[in-house]
Amino acid sequence: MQALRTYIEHYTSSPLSEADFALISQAFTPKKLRRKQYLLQEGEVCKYFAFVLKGALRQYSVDDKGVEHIVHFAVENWWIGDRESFIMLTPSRYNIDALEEAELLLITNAQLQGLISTVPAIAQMVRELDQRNFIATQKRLHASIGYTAEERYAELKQVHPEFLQRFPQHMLASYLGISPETLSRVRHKSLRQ
Amino acid sequence: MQALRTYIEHYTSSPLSEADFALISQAFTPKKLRRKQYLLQEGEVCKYFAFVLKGALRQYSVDDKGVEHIVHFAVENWWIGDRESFIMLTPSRYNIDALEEAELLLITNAQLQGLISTVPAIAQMVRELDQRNFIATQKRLHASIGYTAEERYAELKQVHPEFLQRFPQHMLASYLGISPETLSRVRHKSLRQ
DNA sequence: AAAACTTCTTGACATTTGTCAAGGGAAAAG
DNA sequence: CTTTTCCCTTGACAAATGTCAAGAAGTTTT
Repeated sequence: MQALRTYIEHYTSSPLSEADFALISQAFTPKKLRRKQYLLQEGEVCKYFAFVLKGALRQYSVDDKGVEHIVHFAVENWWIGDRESFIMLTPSRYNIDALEEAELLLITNAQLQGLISTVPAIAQMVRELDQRNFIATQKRLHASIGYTAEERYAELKQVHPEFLQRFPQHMLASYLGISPETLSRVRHKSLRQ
Repeated sequence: MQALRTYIEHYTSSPLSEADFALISQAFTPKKLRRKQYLLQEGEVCKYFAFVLKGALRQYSVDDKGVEHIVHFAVENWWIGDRESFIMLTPSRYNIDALEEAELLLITNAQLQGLISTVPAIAQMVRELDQRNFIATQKRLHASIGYTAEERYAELKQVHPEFLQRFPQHMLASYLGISPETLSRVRHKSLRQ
């Protein structure tokens, strides 16, 4: 829970009052996940958004051919959840599961809306988070539209070098939107140059 | 200006007070653009976010080879601007220009932040807008990672059929991240099937 | 320790998409 | 009205990426 407090204060650049922190603490529910355990399965409504205290998760869809397409990874101090389903209460097209043992803090949309309206620091954090999120997603979109597989891998290596160590290559390939074989060849090629 | 009022009330599902509307009116500056006129050029800081009353604009980057990559179109009742540059005050990598004669309402970040803290309806609108925006961008990302050129065109046709009429094909191709020739062939193919 | 999975690599080949070049027709500019 | 520019299409070919199949380590499970 201390991790979350530090995280929020990081956004607001001023310490949280004890009263606010108490409100925040009450809103979140701790949850542990084992490796491969689902936080969300396709077809369910995403009832919780999760803050990651420990471990790693992925969000992905499965197409008609059974191929997984990873749209998001989350590690320590990241958030994960299907925004669309969370907000609109529609069934999700995504699965979210743990790649490693994970410890999470869960919050429902109702509780989050409550916090937003009672704790200004949270409102600000959510706004900034949304903005960063949007910028990051737009950058990825831009990359995936304008760059080759090789350039996208190079960008990933630069922006999230820790991912390369932490996740299996075929998942990075899925995240980049290329086949595992192509990624393997791109890496092989980049070693020589 | 009435269009903006209707637009905001659409989000908040309750009428704006005259006082609030007066505040909002003051914050925005009207601006007209001719066809091909820039609202933003690469290297500049994006000082204004624009609400489109009339006309159409595009946001795009230009790569080393001089190829344009369109990341966003905006028509009536849409917003356009480079969020990253607008928020962080960094030089933008994008250009924004008018595809048709356009009438806009401009707002600076300082003015927008002011409105957000004084007019709750605006705060809510911005929050919802950010969410929708994020969801839409994530969908596009998902499509561009997981689908073929053909499937992405089909999706565009379904989600924004008006774009197909309004924008030249080579710009739609750029928006989809494929070459104009490939789009031409995809369309030809889909006629027969 | 053995068995069963998972992960990564590599080769051969197929498919998709891009590039270059040319031409025709529509729209805008003069 | 004529000229110029823009836009779309098509063909031939090249490049990038995907698919399938096999095998070698490495991990996890039993």
